[in-house]
This record gives sequence, structure tokens and C-alpha cells, in this order.
Amino acid sequence: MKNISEKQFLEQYSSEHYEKPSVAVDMVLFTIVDDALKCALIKREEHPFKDMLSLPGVFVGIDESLDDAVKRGIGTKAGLHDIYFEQLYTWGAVDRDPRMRIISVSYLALVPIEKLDTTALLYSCDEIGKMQLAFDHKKIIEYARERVKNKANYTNIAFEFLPEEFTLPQLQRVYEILLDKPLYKANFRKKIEPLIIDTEKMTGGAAHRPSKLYKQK
Amino acid sequence: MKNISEKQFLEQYSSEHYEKPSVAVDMVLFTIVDDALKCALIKREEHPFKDMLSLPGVFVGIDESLDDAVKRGIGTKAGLHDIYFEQLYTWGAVDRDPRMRIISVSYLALVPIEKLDTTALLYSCDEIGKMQLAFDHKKIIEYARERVKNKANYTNIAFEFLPEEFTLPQLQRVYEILLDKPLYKANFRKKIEPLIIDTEKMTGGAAHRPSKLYKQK
DNA sequence: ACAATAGTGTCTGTGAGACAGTATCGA
DNA sequence: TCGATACTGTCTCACAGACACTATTGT
Repeated sequence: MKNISEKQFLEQYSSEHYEKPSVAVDMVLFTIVDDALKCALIKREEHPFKDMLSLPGVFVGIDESLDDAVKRGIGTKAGLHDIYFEQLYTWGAVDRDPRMRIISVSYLALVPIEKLDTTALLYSCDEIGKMQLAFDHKKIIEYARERVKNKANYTNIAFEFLPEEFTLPQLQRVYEILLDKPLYKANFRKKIEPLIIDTEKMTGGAAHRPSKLYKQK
Repeated sequence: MKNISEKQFLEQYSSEHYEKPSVAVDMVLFTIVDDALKCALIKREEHPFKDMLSLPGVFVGIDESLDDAVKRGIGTKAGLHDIYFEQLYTWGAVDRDPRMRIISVSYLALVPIEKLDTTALLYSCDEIGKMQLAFDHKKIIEYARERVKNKANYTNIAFEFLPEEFTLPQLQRVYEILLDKPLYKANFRKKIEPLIIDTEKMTGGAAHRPSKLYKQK
């Protein structure tokens, strides 16, 4: 196994003349509203892809970690703080941006609709499937959609879509939307039981049986 | 949801004066030999971390996709072509390299020991756990180790460690090493049965019952 | 015959899936 | 009482886990 010398490193890669790609983080911000998983998008106001929709993103500063760039992006573009996010995948096709070489580190962010700015542009994943988006952002959203579906099965990400206190019918609905299939009530409750705590509180006011309020364990 | 103008884009990020991070791909090349999962490492010959072990990696060229950089790296550093690889995670801590800002896109690569150059430096994951490595490479290897363990459960990556034809005891041993736990022979065979094809060939020569040779379906 | 490894038959418990039932609210 | 939604009990079936057994080679 060969090694190249540090000298080569510096000559080839560190010099002022070596052309570096730009690095951006793009955020797939998902929420659930109106019984659908929706993604926050931005309308582009400049070329390329003028007037098309794209993911919110920011370039990564030279003194800023990727995660910090994401926090800044979520704050700047959506006014949000302290929400769940995780890295998805890094997209590096040479021609993914016609202006210049940009490598995009994509992130998944989840937020309950209650926390979200009402002016945000939200599009359901179903709609997006039939739309054209700027750059390779449609592919990125599809990747995020798959990740969410998979992780709903073996993690607790579903809770990120709900406020601190919630009912089991609400939680079940979130799972059904994420997994894109109906679930049996009784089975769902048996499976979810170890993950939740009864708050001793109830909902009320509706013309039917009230439901218990739970929070995540 | 606010958007920033393209003008700001160009001013802030595209100008000659905007300092960009470097982007590298680092490869976690795993193989199985001597009943252990081992990782290919390189001895650093220059500062920083002189004489310490590190992952093989290359910088990403301005006209080169991430995957192409990985292929080039695997070819240059290990003389390999057409092996399995997948992206792992992108590491972007500001101080992960003391020389300069380098964002590392890590990749997992798997290869059967038969294909691997005998001069490669191989260290078992257990050993690496007790060693010090250059940069954040130890953390990257631990991440790769987890990924392999998880994916062994629901994908066919185990086959990447074996030649085209193999016996079930061999395959079981691969799974045991990846999952780091013993498996029951009969159960293993029932579970793996739909994934394999009998080649009608047998091993032989040993002082015990020969075993059938299979290939991946 | 024996050592060593390859390969099989079958019991058990757990948990997902399916469905039918009961409970509690407002009107 | 009724409509609507919340909640529960229980059967079945598939499959992972565990273990005991049989089979086939060279020496």
C-alpha cells in the first residue's frame, strides 16, 4: 500500500492555485400537517433555476463545523432552534450546480408543525414526486423520505413530529404517515407502550370519548 | 422562510477571496483474515502525526465526483478495482486536521482477502480500539464498524468478504465476525438458504467431511 | 474405529398481524 | 339513545433461538 508524500499534498492540494470545491449544507426540513409529511422549500429568485423550488441551504464557513452550519441555516431560514437533525448523505456529482463545483452535505431536520413559521412553503412528498425542483434536490428529498421511513421502524424519530404531550391516536397517525401504511390500533399500542409515559391528563371537548395524554419516556 | 439573494451568494462565497475548505475522501477498507475483521491503514511519513497510522485518503479533484475520487484512491493506494464501496459519513469538525480545514467524506470499502495486496498493513478492529490513530480516523473506523455490523443484519454485504464460491461454514464465520457473536448452525442455514445457490461442487482434501460450495443468488 | 467437521429435524417462546369486542364522551 | 372515537382481549402464524441428532471424509 503506497503513500504519497506530504510534499505532494502541499503542492497538489494546499497551494493557492489549487482549485477547491465549495461546500454547502442543504436541509430537508420535514413536518407533519394535514395528515401528510411535508417538506419546507424555498422559491429561488435568481438564476439558475429561477422561480423553481429548492431546499434551503447555506455554504459552510471556513471556521464553522458542518453541524454549526446546519444550526445557522435552520435559524436563518426557518427561525428555528433546538430541533432534531441528522446528517443524510453528501452529494458530489461534478455538474450538480451549473455555476460552480459545489459539494452538498444534506441534512434531515424534523419539527412539529406547531413550532414552524406559518409562512413557510410546505409541499407534501407526494406532490414533490410530481414536481421539478432545482439542482438535484428532488433526489435528496427522496433519499430523506426513505431514511425517515426506515428510521421510524427502529428509532423514536416519530416523536419529533409531535409536541411534548400527545395522544396515542396522534402518535399512531404519525407512524402511519411515516411508514405510509395503516396500522392496527391494538398492535400499535402494545409495541409503543414501553416508550411512553402516561401524564394522567386527558383531552376533552370533543363529541366523543376523550383520550389520554402521554409523553415520551 | 427567507431567502438570500444570489448577489450575496456570489459576494460571500464565490469570490476569489472567500476561503474554502478542502474536501477529501477517506477510505475504511475492511477485509476478513485470520478470523478477524481488519482494516487497511497507512503509516504517515510526514507531520502532523508522523509515524502514526491513518486511513488512506485522497483529496477530491475539482472535476471529479466523490465516487470517482474513491475509485481513484482505492486504485492508487491499494491497487484494487471493482470492489464494493459505499459512503459512510462526512466529518466536518473545524480542527480535525491541524494543517488546514479539511472536510472528509468517509467511505466504507469491502474486499475479500484474496484480492488484497499482501503488503497491505492490516489491523484488527479490536487492536485499533486500543491504538491511537492520526486525526479523527479512529472514530471513523468505529463508525464504519457499526455500519458493517448493522448492515450484516439486513443486507448481503457479508458476501463481499468471500470469493465467488464459498462454503456455508465460511459464510457463517463471516457473519459471526461481523456481528461479533456466535450463531447456531441450523438456524443460520435456514435463514441464509434463500440467498444462495448450490454450485454442485464440493471442497475436499481435508481429514473430515467435505462441504458443498455455494454462490450468491 | 475415531477424530473432526458438515449438515438436518424438531421443540419452544416471542412477537407481529388480524379481528372482535368493550368504554366513554357530547348531543 | 346514538354517533363517534378511544381503548382492550385474544387467536394465529411465522420465525428466531436452542439443542440434539445424523452424515461423510481421512487417518
